[in-house]
Amino acid sequence: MQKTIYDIAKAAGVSIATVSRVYNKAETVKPSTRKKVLQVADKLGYQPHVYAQGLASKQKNRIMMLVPVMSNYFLTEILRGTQDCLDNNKIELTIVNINSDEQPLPQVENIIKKSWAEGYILVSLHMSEAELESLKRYKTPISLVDDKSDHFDSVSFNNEEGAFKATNYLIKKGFKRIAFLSGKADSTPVEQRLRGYRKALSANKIAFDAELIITGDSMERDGFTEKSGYEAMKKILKLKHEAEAVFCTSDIKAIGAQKAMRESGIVLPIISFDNLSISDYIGLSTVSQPMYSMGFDATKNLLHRINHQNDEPTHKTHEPELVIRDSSEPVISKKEAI
Amino acid sequence: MQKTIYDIAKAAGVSIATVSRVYNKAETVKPSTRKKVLQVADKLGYQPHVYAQGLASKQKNRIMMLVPVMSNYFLTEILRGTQDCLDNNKIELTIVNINSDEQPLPQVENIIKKSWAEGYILVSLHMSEAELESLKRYKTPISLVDDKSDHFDSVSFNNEEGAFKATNYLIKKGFKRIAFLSGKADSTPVEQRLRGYRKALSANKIAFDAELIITGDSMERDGFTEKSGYEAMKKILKLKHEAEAVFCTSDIKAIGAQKAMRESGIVLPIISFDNLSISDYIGLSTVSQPMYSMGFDATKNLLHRINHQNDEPTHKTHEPELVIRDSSEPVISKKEAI
DNA sequence: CTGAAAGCGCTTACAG
DNA sequence: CTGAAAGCGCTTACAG
Repeated sequence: MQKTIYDIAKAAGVSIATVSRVYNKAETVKPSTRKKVLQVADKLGYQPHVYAQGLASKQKNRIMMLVPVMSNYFLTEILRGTQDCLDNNKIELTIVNINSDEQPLPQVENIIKKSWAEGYILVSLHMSEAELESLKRYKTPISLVDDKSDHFDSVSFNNEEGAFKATNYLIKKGFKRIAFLSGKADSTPVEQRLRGYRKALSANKIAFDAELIITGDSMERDGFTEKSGYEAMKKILKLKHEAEAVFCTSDIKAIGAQKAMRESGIVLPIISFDNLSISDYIGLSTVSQPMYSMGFDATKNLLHRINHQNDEPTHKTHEPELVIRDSSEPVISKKEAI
Repeated sequence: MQKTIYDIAKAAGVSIATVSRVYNKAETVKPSTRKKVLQVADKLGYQPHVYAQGLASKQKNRIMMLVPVMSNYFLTEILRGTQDCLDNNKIELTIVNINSDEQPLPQVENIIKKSWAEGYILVSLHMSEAELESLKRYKTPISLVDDKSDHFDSVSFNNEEGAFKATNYLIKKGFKRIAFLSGKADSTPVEQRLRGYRKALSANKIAFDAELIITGDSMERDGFTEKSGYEAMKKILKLKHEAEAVFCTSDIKAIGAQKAMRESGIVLPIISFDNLSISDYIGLSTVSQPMYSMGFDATKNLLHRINHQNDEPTHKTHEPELVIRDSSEPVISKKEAI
């Protein structure tokens, strides 16, 4: 049913080798026969079979992005960076979803072992160093985004510094009891952000109070959901020793938290993390991650790695920028604004 | 470097045919030799090479989802449905991004011609009937979501009815001058929603006023962005003959519109379209689309189609549900709430 | 500039 | 239950 290279060769009156060359090293075939072949191919709706090509050439001209797609707000931006980087290169991109309810390692291994692609971009997978090291045995190019490891090229974000800046900002505003609206406690970004939060407290000689570290009950997507933020905020509002402000580990959670605040009529200053495109529109103060650049850089890394397997891994850390909007400013000004 | 079936066969002391059988028809090989093979394979980190498998068997056990990933809020839900439907089946899923700045047809054709998968799910691609018909020549299973066509199985949404319900609700509340916050005018969903809006007007004997049909200037993603909603709302607020309420073609746009309203201090009742998960948290009244079910059904269709190429195409239309929250309720109650 | 032929890593009748 | 062999649709030295 599908046309093969034989059909085209026959119809064009050439050998299959020539047809193949038209697609691979066009310059080595006489313009007139190339034209003829292309014409026939177009008429018959022919396109080389990727599986056969990949098998015969051992080249795939394809990279794969492994990503917990549920983190889609993030993904969109990363993806834009990746695609812009891939532009002009004749490399194609395929996305595979990593189920975040299961261990990432076996899923990643299954994909890599099948030799789908020339290389793999792992987005926000946060595996342990030991797990990542175990991937080295496949000797396949791997590039990490939003994650850091000694074993592979990585493009990460300074979560600790971001949390520090946000917390420090609130402290400088005069707040001392700052709640830390957390996610799944052992998630890498949450750990790093907690560290930054604590650093800001110490830097300002404020005692750490474990009661202020609060998590929602929903743990879907590591607790990075509106629902989880809502639940956590409800708890924060019930604290006996009241919190004065909130540092929240993600914009999406902050949206949930804001609903809880509205319901209770108590609006605490809040700064969150990510700077999704909606955040600007709902006036959320937040720590901005340059997701586009991270996607771009990680892709550049991978392309380089594919051609230079033995270079030392490179590591780039993007620095946070604090974006102040309404949500972190004292309630007074909010009321006045109305 | 990568282990092949020959390595495993040799190490396990069997033929390559036996190794192959272990992976394909496990029940036909003696348990003890199967165990042996699996053991060796695991030790050597072997996994059949997908390209070779696909080529030899002409089966791919793989479907592909072609989607403008920029529509990511939508995608996440669709994807959940797809994955739940695929569960247990040993069919894998790959996602490919369709660049929404270019024509979808050539992109889709390129992918299909390469025979990547057993079948394809086309999400929100909105091609013309003629374009879709041209895809039939590839004789490959195709299933549409959020789109409708006579030529393929489709799972669509009753956009017209959704817009009708929303508009009618506002009219029943007593509003007569209702702005239609539009997207790219020739986008299929926009056209359908406009039709529903107009139907609601006629049903209530309200004259249609073209001045109330307003679009933002940003046309990225067919105008389905916060920015475009913001711009459009600014225009609505400047109308000489003022609008009393707004029907908005998407939640994301409504978020932009709400910012514009806050800035101007005029808050008009607004109902939008989609019911994203955030919408609940920001109190957006909206028309709910059952994206999960749509993803599930479209996948079921595709799996069926793969095994029954010649059945008549089936079409299912999901009906809208109006979800009323704060944003559509009179401004008074909003002020009281503070 | 072009063709004949070996090979990529599998699957699958066929034969036993 | 297992093996030898042909074939899937390509690419790529090699030879001319």
